[in-house]
Amino acid sequence: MLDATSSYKPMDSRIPVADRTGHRIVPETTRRTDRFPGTRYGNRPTMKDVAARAGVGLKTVSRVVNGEPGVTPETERRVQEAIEALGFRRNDSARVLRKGRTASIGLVLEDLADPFYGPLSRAVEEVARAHGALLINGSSAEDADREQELVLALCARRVDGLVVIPAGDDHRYLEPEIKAGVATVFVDRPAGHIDADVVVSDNFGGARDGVRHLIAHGHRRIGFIGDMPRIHTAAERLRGYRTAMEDAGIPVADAWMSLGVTDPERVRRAAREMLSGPEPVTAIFTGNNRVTVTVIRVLAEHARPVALVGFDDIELADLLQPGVTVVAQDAAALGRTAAERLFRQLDGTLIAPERIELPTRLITRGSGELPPAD
Amino acid sequence: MLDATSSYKPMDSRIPVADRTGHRIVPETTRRTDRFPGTRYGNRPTMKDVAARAGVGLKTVSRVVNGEPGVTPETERRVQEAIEALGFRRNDSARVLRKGRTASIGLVLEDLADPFYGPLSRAVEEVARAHGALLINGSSAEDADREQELVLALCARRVDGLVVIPAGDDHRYLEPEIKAGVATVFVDRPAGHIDADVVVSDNFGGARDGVRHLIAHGHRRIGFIGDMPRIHTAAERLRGYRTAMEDAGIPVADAWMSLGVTDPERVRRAAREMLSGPEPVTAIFTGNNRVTVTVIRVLAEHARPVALVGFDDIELADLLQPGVTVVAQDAAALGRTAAERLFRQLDGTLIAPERIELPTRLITRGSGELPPAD
DNA sequence: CCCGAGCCTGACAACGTTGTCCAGGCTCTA
DNA sequence: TAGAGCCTGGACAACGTTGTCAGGCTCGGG
Repeated sequence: MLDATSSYKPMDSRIPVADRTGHRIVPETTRRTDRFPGTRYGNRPTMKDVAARAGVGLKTVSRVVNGEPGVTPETERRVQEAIEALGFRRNDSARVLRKGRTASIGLVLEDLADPFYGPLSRAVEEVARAHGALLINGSSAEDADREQELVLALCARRVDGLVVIPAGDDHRYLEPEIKAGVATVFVDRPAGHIDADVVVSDNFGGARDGVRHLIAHGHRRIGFIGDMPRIHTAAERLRGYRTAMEDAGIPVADAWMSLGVTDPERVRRAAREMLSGPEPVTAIFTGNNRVTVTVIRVLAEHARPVALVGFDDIELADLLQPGVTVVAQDAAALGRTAAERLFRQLDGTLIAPERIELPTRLITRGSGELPPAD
Repeated sequence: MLDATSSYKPMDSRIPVADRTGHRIVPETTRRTDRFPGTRYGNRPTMKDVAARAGVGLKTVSRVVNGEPGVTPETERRVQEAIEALGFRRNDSARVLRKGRTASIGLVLEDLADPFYGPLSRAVEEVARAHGALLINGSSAEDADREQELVLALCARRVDGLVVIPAGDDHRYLEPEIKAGVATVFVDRPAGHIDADVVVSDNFGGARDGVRHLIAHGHRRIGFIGDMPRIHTAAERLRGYRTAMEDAGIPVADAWMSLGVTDPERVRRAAREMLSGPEPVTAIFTGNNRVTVTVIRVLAEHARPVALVGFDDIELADLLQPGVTVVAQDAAALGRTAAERLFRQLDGTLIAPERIELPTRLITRGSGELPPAD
């Protein structure tokens, strides 16, 4: 569970600052102890407070706040005035409780700091915004437990829907939530053991085309460095690699494939191993952006030129010498498609779960077109 | 205001899917119409439902759910069983209403897709997580109205605190919220017209040092391309530039300074202008990562070598020819510092607003050390 | 056998909002 | 002038949870 590690108690104690410290401290500005008049100290004014001040009924305030008809201009003015004076703002928690929908959706991804997920997240946010919803973000750090913890926390907040980039491979824990009506779409990787909407890139086809590209430029000894094989995208891309090699009738040596964490040290070692020995690879296909970046660094120090095609586009790839040829996937499109599907679920337009695959695009910039330097 | 543009009504109608379409559709899987037994159709089970099924009182369920003491193992077992069977999950909205704190904080930034904000956001999230809080994210798209709209929407959700990267320059609209107890920290840029905690980088000093670095390498005609001057960071960096030049006794020509949107086309034009004419600049200082990237592209096509120092680090900057010298700021540290300060406000440890300035770091990689090519 | 202490358990109110429904006052018409 | 109908405003319950408090049970000691 999420747990507090400090004295900040998320859902507790409304004791105001000055009381807690035991004595009233008067800082250079008094803002933090200065409360609105007529409000219980430390609490926000409610509609009841507004109604009392304006001399009207509770419901009349509600009507004004929500722009409902049936209020005289004069009454409305009085209410507005009271709202201003008290600094009232409607409590959406209470509203949610009454109405049933929260107008918020959750996005669980691996790491917001990863350049691949930024645009994806932004795209989801834009769609949410267009539908009047807010976005709650969570990073799973590629940890299945943390993913589950986050997802369930979001469900407890009663998000209307969830966009999940799975870290784990078993999502049966989501069944009760989905049954209970939480719209759910998986992105980038499929869900495990449950039937749900999925939006993915054509990882297999993209990788296959990237490797074919290298083969077409005369390479036969081609290395593959990818993420942990339990990650679906990694497995699919590896499958693409194998297929391309097989189709070309090239037997694949075990030493040419390296799967594991994308930690730079591991990748660096893997690349160096492939590039040394009696039969070094003449080209490398990298399984994602982080791997690509590390391999570029290794190749920069390497004596012979080595061809490279990477999965995922990377910024400035065109300015390197040589430019980095990549299989690009459209992160924003993934996010947008998923979010749109989510809202179609909420609309009631969608019935059966579906799997949507977005195409990838080979962008040639030079590194993939280097001939084998034997 | 946030507004729905589709038929998804955020806070309305609990009519389930099959009812809305008017007829019951039976898809290949029945998951979306399949509800839990004993639950009002389309609604989630509540503690009341659990209590009824377990044959206990409401409060007993509450106790079990919250791990409070005073429940017999046997009773607890029965309750747990009912929870499982019904797929109950506590409704945090109701809990929030009762308890007063939401255990969530809001982060309003410019654009989640910008590589500078990803790590910042992630850092805020990590701190929030350590304090048991969730993070709600919003992009202002550098639009003051949208910033305000987002901030107020977050306040209506009763977030416990706000981390804001300001787009606008007047934040008096936040005064009622701060008075009402919403913890608030501004990051990257100071707040306008209100007294609040701020965490910023040393934009002035960083830019000054970057330009000094160019001067030290013999440059005198140095250009500055930055963001719109109304943005605080842009203004500060410009001030750093001016100061460095002034300190060195170099008069600055108007033609050497270009401020405006970071749109590539604008930046490209600005760079080309500085580089042409009778007295072209021999070095350029760029005001942020987006500008730097565009200028690198321009310089790559340029005949003479031109020195470059950019504000903000960029990925792969070390692998370009020459490597890009930058004034790096630590986005994650900005986020972490701000978030920690936010929770200290919530703790009650903090009283007076403060301004915290984080140092920047000059990273030399080659582009800033090119001599002037006159 | 009775009584008090201590442990479980549940009834009830409250959090702040919105939907329902009704009352009272007004206008308009026959 | 009376009755119908409309408009405005407000009382009340409900949303799902938790804090308070009191009642009932068991058990041990007198």
